[in-house]
Amino acid sequence: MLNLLGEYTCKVDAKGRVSFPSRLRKQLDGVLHHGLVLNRDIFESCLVIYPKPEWDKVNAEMAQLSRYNRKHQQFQRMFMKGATALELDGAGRISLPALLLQYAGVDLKKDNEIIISGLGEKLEVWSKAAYEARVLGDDIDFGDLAEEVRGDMESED
Amino acid sequence: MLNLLGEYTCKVDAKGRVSFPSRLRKQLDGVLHHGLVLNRDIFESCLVIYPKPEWDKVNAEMAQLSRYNRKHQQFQRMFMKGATALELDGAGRISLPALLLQYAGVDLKKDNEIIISGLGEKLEVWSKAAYEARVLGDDIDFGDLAEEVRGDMESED
DNA sequence: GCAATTCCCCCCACTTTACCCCACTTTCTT
DNA sequence: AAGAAAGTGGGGTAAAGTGGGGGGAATTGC
Repeated sequence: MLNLLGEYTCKVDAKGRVSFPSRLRKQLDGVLHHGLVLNRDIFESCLVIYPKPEWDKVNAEMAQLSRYNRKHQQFQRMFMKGATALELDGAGRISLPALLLQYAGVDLKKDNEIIISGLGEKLEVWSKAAYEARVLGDDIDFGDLAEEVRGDMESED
Repeated sequence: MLNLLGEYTCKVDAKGRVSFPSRLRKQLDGVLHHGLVLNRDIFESCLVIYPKPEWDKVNAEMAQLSRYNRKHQQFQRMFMKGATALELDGAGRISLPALLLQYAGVDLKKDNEIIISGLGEKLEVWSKAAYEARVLGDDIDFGDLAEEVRGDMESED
């Protein structure tokens, strides 16, 4: 099972290129040649990178939506818009489209540092400032959250 | 079943390296070659080390969360952020990432002593100062706590 | 249709980091 | 007490990261 781990601070150059951390390359050994897919996150101002096999699962879920249901179609459009195939260049870099960088709050003129965070089956891409504020500086009560989520998981079985 | 025991005082060198206590290495004989996973603790400013087999259980639970549920995603992010695979180098040392050391309140410029404490199936990593204040010098009434926890354990069965 | 411009990709060179190795110190064991 | 094993520190080297420049292809305008 895929288990992407680690928090990596990376620099985006003036062309929107980011060196893909070598540790992650190693963890993706065997699936990286299938490619990656970059997309906007649904809930947060960050980006998500799926290894292609994981994206295929997402795509399969999308295919179950009804063609004849307005909300389903809206959801599909919103979710899929901006999804981009990524490939590593000769120097092991990926190229992040300007619109997606903008969504993540990365301004190439100023701060150009981002965080890539491994979350098991996917990666999240944050601007450093947003990561520190929204992820590390979080003040959500984890106990409450854990109980709710645990309730969901048990009722699913 | 794993039963990691002991309290070890270790030094972090200028590069963030810590010699992994040989007593612990012996206790982990047989699982150590699978690797370790280091993560932030949820409730306290300390770090947690899981032997890989133990972490795999956690990862399997995370994989069941829904991509389309805000709370599930928050939960996953809060729990998995920063989790890092650890390996021993040739001298039997592990390397602790700067962001995680920072979370545990270890400043490499000043105090560089940490405590590694065995808690059965996992290890906790504390800065020495925090350990003395929060764990040893704790003013929680241990007797009361024990009774509460015992109540929880009995009602779960 | 031809020329010019823009964007993208690839290549090259410099900088930085991380990993490995070696040597010295300390502590435990016999 | 002596030897061995564990712990500690530093330095060198190879690989990864970073930035810039040039060339080719495609598209657009004249």
